[in-house]
Amino acid sequence: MNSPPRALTAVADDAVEAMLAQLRRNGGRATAAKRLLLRALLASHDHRSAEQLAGQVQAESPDVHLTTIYRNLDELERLHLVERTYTGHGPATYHLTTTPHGHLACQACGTITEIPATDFANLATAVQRKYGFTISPGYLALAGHCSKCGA
Amino acid sequence: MNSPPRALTAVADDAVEAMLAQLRRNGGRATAAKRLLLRALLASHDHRSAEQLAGQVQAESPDVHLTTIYRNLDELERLHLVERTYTGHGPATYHLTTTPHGHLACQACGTITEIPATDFANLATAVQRKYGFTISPGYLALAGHCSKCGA
DNA sequence: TTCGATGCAAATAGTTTGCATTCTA
DNA sequence: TAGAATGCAAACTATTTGCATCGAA
Repeated sequence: MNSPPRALTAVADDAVEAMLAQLRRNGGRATAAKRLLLRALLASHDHRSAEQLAGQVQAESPDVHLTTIYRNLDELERLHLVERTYTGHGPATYHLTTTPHGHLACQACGTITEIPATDFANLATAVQRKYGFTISPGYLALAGHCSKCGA
Repeated sequence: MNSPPRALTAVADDAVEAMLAQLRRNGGRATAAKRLLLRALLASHDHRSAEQLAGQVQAESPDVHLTTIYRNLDELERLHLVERTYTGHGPATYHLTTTPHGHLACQACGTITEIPATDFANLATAVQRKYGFTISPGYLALAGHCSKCGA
């Protein structure tokens, strides 16, 4: 039932290669820049801006341009491998698509808290029924103030 | 119980003057630019970008600069007379604070639909209880796709 | 007559685009 | 070896800031 134990890095590499394969299936090409970007995304368990991701990628390969990061993030978003979240202030943030969830974006300190889709499932169905509007789970961002920053 | 009938423009002027009075009470000054901006906001029943509002104001008084519009919108927002909504793509949009409500922002056609606070009251209390996070009603924007644009 | 508000210019942040070159499939 | 991807520069959009001047209270 269990797969044999393997090094975490190998598991991560598999995930990267699987995403690159999906990319190729859709007419894209697997490049060094994309491999590094996916690795950076996989290593980040929070939300990163394009610039932060560029920094991570450039630590390995300094000549990958920010433009390339943007273009690749766009492509990954089109394939639903990556989600973009607009926080209101500051740059958009990106992260790998995992389970459907929403975001609480604190307007004071900028922290983004993920909340599970179940928290807003009722709202999603209500809005769908009343307005015919389909909420994009990955895009859902609620702005306000976190517990530290108060109302 | 009813006030005597009055011209709509007079009612609108009263509303503008009332807001200017609130502005003065808070150390601000009532200027021609602010009066025109408030009139433009009052005349717009949808959400307008700073540039659109500048256009409306400039139709009356061409030398009001976009910078002034931004500065005045900031001031009005601080006084909670105006709400700013970030739609994800394109500029922020502004509108007069009325009753608490949220926004459905269609990512395809850009339409913004207002929804009453009651629609997300449950979510707001749940998120408050679980995460200590206070949703700003005026900021709440749900991204997704409207009925016309499909999922 | 003081201090906030304005106009203008310039700077800024974030993102996109054009184009020649490079590299993957 | 064709077409996608990249690097670089430049454009672009939305917004903010500095500063001298103007105007409301």
